[in-house]
Amino acid sequence: MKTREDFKDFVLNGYRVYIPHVSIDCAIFGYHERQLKILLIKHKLLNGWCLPGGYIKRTETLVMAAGRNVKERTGIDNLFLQQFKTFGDPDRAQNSKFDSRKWFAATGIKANRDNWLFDQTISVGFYSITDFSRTELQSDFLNTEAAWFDIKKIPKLAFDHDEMVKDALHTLRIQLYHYPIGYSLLPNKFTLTEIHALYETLLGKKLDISNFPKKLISLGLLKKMREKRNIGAHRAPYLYCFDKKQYERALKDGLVLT
Amino acid sequence: MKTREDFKDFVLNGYRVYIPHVSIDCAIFGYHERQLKILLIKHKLLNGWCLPGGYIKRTETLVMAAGRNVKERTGIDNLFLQQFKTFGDPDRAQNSKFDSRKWFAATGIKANRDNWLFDQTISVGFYSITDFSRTELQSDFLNTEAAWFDIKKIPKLAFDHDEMVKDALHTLRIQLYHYPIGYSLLPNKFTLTEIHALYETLLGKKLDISNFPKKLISLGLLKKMREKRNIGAHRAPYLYCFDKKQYERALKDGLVLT
DNA sequence: TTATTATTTGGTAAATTTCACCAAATAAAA
DNA sequence: TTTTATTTGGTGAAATTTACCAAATAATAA
Repeated sequence: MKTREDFKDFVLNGYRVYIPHVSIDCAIFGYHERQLKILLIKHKLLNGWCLPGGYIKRTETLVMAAGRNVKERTGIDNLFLQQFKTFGDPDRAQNSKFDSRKWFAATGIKANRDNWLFDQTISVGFYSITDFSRTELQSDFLNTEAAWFDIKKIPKLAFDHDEMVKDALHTLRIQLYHYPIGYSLLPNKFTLTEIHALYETLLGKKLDISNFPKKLISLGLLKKMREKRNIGAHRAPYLYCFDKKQYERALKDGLVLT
Repeated sequence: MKTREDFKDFVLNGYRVYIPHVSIDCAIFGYHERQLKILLIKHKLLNGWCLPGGYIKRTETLVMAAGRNVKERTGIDNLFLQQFKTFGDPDRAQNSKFDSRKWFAATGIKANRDNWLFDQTISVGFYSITDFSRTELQSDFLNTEAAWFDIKKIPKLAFDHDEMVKDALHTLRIQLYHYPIGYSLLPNKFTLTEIHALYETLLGKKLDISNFPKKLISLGLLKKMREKRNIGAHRAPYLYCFDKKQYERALKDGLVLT
């Protein structure tokens, strides 16, 4: 959706290509150096910030639709998106009803009150996590902005997206105990201190500096390398990498972290 | 939906009351005396068996819609239904396309090919579990049958309902380790052997006869009573009941069973 | 060259939990 | 009274978790 013409066609004929009444929304968390953020966008058409999302093409799976929408709206590609919950309360949009005057002023496109875009919508929530320092945010025709917000400083969001973020983070944290994480969040070679910091930040709590890395090692997820990293006036820590075989087996079969 | 007139109105005008393109489906498991079953229904309009489900009223939450549909189609009321996954693959209905001739023969109602009921649908899956011996199955206007099937002898189901059942059972089994269960599945007073059998059946695996009940006791979920049950020519086992306070706290906060 | 300082990381012992299995208790029937 | 089947408390070994210590170490300051 690059031009106004594309958008006009979307408004008037989109219901043929997309499934009406259903959307997807994506809570995309970003990690880098002990910071946890979330990706928000700001429509021209809406007052506040919200999660990136959109409609599902009639030929797409749900997860494909989620990936495409994130890519179109923010430029981020190749995310591992996971479904966590579907939101359908009848009043879920009451915070952010479309204002037809504002809508016309912003788009210049005349849409009827019964246009498919204005009807009640049920939304399938996805979440993902990526290294925000490696992303380059773009805007599409409708976004005024896309930005990373610290997880502790999220503004009031449109629709029921506050609840979505809460549920997504809760799911992420539970998943952390059952599946490995880190491949796209850490450099190829990293220190035990770095992966320890990753888990502390994502879980939002302290983990024993000595015992926690030992757990990861005993699970067989990490391979110790002969190299060390230079960190200045301190003992140089060894570098580790993930054991790809073990990591993928754990992704498939699950693991138990306590 | 009790009469043909109701149904005709549903077909022709239902899109005003219900949200098109979205449905719910319910995997309802039934337990009784070491047996695990699932509730299936057979439409007049469909060849095979499928999960009970239906559409969402514009005024309902998703879980309300799930409860109402199960009640209407099977007579079962007051289920604790939990969302587990939403299904939206574009080919999810390809096993069971509506056959317009069959449709007309069965209903006597003429519906256009572009009727709201025949369009692509995304379905939100819910699951629940109940004591099947306490249920009395009914039929609505469209059901020819509703019946409990042993979990090991499920026929090939319509749409993508095979996958739904698999995912629902998987979710149920994971939840068993994180939340208490039994309130609506066991008598008010039950023996340790009975709750042990419940978990063995639901998980589909053996649990140590001596150690497993001790875990439940150490979690504080069970209260020992002074009464015993008479079980014939054997030592009479003590009766237990759930500690309501502890049980509800565990429902809210979760627990860890290993 | 040596001491200082901060950090990594192996080690250890205590505490706790898990696990396998035994045997006493017990209820009714033989 | 003996037999039989089942319940259930107990035990000790094994495994895991946890708290915490101290040696190793790298660069800088003295």
